[in-house]
Amino acid sequence: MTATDDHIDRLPEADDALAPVSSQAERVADMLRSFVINGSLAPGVRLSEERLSRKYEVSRNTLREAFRLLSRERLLVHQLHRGVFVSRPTCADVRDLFSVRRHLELPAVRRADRADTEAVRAVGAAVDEGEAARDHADWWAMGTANMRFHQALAALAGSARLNEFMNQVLAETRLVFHVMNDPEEYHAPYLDWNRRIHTALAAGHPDLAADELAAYLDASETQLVTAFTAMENGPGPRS
Amino acid sequence: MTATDDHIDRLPEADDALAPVSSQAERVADMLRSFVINGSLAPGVRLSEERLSRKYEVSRNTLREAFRLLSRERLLVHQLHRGVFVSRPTCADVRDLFSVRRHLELPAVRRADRADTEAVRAVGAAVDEGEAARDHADWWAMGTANMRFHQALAALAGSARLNEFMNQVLAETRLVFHVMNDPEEYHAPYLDWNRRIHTALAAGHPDLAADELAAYLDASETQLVTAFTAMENGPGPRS
DNA sequence: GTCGTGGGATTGTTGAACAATACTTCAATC
DNA sequence: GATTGAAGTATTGTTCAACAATCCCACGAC
Repeated sequence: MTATDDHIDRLPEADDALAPVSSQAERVADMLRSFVINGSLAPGVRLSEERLSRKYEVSRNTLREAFRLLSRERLLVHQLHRGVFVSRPTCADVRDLFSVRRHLELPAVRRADRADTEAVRAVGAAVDEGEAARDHADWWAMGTANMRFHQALAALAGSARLNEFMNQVLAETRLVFHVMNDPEEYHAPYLDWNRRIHTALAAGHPDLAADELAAYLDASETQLVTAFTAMENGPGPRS
Repeated sequence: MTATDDHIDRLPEADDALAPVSSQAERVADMLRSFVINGSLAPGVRLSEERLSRKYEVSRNTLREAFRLLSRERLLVHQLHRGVFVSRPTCADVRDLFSVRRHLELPAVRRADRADTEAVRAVGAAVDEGEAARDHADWWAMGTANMRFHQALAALAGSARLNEFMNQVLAETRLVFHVMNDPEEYHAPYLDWNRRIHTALAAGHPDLAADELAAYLDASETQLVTAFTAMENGPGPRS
């Protein structure tokens, strides 16, 4: 290497997202993931290898690779010799999910003073997005914005691995709504809470924001658990 | 169902571990995982589909399913059309891993008062195990005990998902030692720290234990990052 | 020394085949 | 009528062989 090549070293690293296109298995996994998250595939449904491979024109082997990926994300469950099913979270799962979220979100918010200013801006953007969706009565977009809001809170910690983990947890949380047939417009009131949290954050009061968030999580968990137990005892859709 | 069947309902639930045996792909994944963690497969090494499928007498398809599982755990990295390689963590990965561990371990310890007493006992058992291994100069067992210690700390939170995530993080951390050719006996002094943390925990001083743990993590991260940058500049093993 | 340009090796994906297991149906029995 | 048992059927688990797509490497031209 000569001195004239120095500018090469100063170039930014190759972005992983730019590098190679995804494989067929990953594309299928992405598609199925979106179907599970948006409810096109209801919890408990069995995914037939033969039918899906025919419908999406991929071989069974490729499809099974996609199944493995999604099983690791807990969106599908794999039962030996029985097939794969869309996860059907239990009440215990709901409690566990909120336990995880407390561990991921609260410390991230409480130490938000060290966070990147860009990360705080992302929180505000998610709040704006959610309110806009509410104004248009676009409940699905509102749920997406709420997910992005909490993703942005966890991202304040600035850890790639925590971000990815949080993504999985939120995807699973969304599954919970489907298993309860929970209309997403019920969650509109929580948007005001989001706004308060961001305001406290932007004003430089992370502890206040964290306290608000803790109350938010308590309330949300209580609501979900209550609805869940009512459904489990009542005539909910069983499989 | 008649009244005479009531005793059936009172039976304990079927244990998941008991239910179905694992598939071939999962067994292969378990084996490869242990090879990566114990260093039989060095970081950066490429895993040839053909050679491994012949050596372990599984088809390429089955082997690829195992690869997908381990890629999601970040123990292997999959490059399209190039194959799978044992992960080679970078210095940025080390920092991220410790960031994650602070989020998982510190809150768990700080709220240890709510933890199951059995979980606290597991922490003590891991400490004992580590000291026994040190006395026998069994460095590999010492490393394993240390992993189990931190796993037990995270388990104080009582969340299944956090436990699994922590497991992955610790497995990756162990990879870091291999990428640096770091002899595990270097970590013997940390055992005394573990003992202090457990003592504070058992005495009912979780905040003290957390402070000790925070110092531990800071020291450990500093040591690793220092060694890492030295290796990256020096004549370390590149690929 | 750099830049094309092959050939060879490896991965990506498919389709078919068979074994192993689970599910379903239906008759026999109490 | 409900339960048990034993068929057959359907689905998954796994392997194998084949081919296309891509990458790697060595060779030669400039």
